[in-house]
Amino acid sequence: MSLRHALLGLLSQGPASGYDLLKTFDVSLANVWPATQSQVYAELGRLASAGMVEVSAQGPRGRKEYAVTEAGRAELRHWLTQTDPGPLSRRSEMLLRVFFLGEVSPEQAHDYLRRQAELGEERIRRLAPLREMVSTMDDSLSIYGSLALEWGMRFSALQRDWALWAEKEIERLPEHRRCEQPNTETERT
Amino acid sequence: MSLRHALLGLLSQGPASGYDLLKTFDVSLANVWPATQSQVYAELGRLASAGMVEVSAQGPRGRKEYAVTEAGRAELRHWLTQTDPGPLSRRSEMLLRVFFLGEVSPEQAHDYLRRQAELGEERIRRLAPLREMVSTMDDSLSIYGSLALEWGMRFSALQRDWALWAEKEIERLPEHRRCEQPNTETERT
DNA sequence: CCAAACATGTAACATGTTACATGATTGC
DNA sequence: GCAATCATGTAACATGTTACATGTTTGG
Repeated sequence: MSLRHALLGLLSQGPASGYDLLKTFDVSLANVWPATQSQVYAELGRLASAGMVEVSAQGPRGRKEYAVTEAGRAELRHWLTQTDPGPLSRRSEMLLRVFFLGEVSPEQAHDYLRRQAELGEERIRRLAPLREMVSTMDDSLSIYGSLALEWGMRFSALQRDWALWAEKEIERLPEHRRCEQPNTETERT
Repeated sequence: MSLRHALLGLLSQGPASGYDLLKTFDVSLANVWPATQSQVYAELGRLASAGMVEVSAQGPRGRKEYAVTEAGRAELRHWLTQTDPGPLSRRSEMLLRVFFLGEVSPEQAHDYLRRQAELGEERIRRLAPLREMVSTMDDSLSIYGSLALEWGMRFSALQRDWALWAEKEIERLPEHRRCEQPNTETERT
């Protein structure tokens, strides 16, 4: 139930509407905890019912600005200090595929890993410019957000380096068994 | 819908029952694509309806052994070569918390990062012995599985190193603003 | 004989995604 | 006036988790 805490966290930086929060999700939290519009509005409603946020102002177009309550702040702090995040949210489609790379030709396996290396590299290039951007801001979110950004950079480098290593690794595989069907990815439904 | 492909992948190593597959999930795939019993049996049913697997033998206790069909193999290969995994499954509770570390005291933030470093270290120690184990086996799953294992080792090291770096980073934060409430994590509902 | 392991399945619930539906205000 | 943006909400569906429910075989 961490969307709840994401919302409490954002609101603890100051009051905002669902619409505002949504934009923050798209910008700051997109790579860490994405959320859809439906989710945000629904959860805001639940948080209000639970007394963790309250409507602090109303604007045009039915705009409702929410502010976190003391109960909400307490919940946020509790979540933050009650350390141990439910174990890293594992489940990697990328790695799952690796397990079954023996089902395709060595060339295809090679291509797959090469592609993963490229994706890592691309991600690095995509994140790099953000570094400069956040360094010019100084709200609490950006400061700590830049730690998350650094994580993303390191993670992307890991992906790239690991994929390049793995590529070489399968090359020197004690003769490639399993060459029954050299290539059978042609037409499909 | 990758559970489907995980099952096809496992069955392509040889026929197995839901019960067998479940054990494989607990052992090999646990860190990459966990699945529950309910999920496995349900998906096997769907795969059978779709003609991607078929019951190849029946055993005692109602045991049904499934084998992948040619259609299933085609689907698996398609999935493997149709590269680009739906972007890395992001969503990290660990990083989400980092964003809001400004809400707790510097000491608590420090403790949090230190704990993350420890968890990384622990994970390294937990994975290390597996390395030896897989090197003695030689089925396709283990060979490629060891690539995934290496990824896990590198990932854990990343977590540890990053957390240690981040810990130092917040230490030298241009004076800690936000010291309204030094510590308010006491009793709770 | 009885416990452990084998073996399968269903139901209730939580979470997340996509698409639909609606309307008000602002700026040009 | 009209398009873009602001703004909120609901419904249908997919996926995943937990708990319940049941029965068989093997080995000691």
